[in-house]
Amino acid sequence: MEANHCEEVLQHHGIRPTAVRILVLEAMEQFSDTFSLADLETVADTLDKSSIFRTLVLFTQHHLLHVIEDGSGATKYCLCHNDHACHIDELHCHFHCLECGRTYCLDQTHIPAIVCPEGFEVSEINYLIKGRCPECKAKHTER
Amino acid sequence: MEANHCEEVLQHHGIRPTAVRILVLEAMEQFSDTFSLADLETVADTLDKSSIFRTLVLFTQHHLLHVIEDGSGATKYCLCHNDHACHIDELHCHFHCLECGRTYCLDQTHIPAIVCPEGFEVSEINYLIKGRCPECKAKHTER
DNA sequence: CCAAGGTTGCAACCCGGTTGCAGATCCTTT
DNA sequence: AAAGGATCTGCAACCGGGTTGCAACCTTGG
Repeated sequence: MEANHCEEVLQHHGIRPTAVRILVLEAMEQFSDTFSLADLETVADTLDKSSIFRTLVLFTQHHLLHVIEDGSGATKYCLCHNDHACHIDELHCHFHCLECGRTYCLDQTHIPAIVCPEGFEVSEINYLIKGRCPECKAKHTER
Repeated sequence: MEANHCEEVLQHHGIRPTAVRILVLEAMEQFSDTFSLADLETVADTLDKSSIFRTLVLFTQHHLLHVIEDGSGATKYCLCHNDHACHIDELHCHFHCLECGRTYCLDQTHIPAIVCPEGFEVSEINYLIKGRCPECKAKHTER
């Protein structure tokens, strides 16, 4: 939560803990699920978009972030909570609500493996479900 | 392949078969795997981008197309070969090559189901693998 | 043949993402 | 403590895929 902790996390991932990066990480930790570049811009509103962008790229390269393409037009990110490298078979699924646009981490799920055809070299897997989230569903049935 | 066949397909999906739509469908059928709006623009180069775009939207609404977000920046599409509605448990996985940028349909696979948490209403599932395709892999090992 | 509605091309726009560059900051060396 | 090089940051401009408003154009039904 506070700077000290963030500094540690960054160093632990081999990232030099500059002021900007600590601020960005703090901002990220305020989101329980996924967040977009725009989300971070509003939370960390003293920072420039390009700085946040470059920080996102850096964090992703250092496996501190997962990238999620939910088809909403804006790329979503979520903090990687597996301590070290993220093994493919430990990844979780994501749920994108077509109504409110939020994207949830289904932390309790694992992405089921498939048998990939001969010759394809797998380095990443995304499992994305689209539909309606519990909140939006409730909104429509309550009346 | 030829116009007649395309006309039938369109009508079968409840789409009025205009000249533009037949051309777009013909263009689509030249791709064995997935294609982007830009791909169609180059193949059907007499048509305007916006016309193709609107056709893509229409086809998607009428379940003639699947939409694939492969994180490449450009949305990919592929023709839906299931005759009628595409049941969730009949969808196939996709493979996006990070090197050449192509996205393959893994037709022989099914997306494995997961147990979605209580309250989430599923309407669509995407299973996307990223990595290196056989061709690109070969390119690097042959020498 | 005409009116009404659907379709198309053009041009302009939008927005998320990305980059070049110059100034600021950090780290190392002396 | 000061100098020098490398890294980092903010600004502004740009890019490209997607999207839309509008006028002209077809098609269809009367």
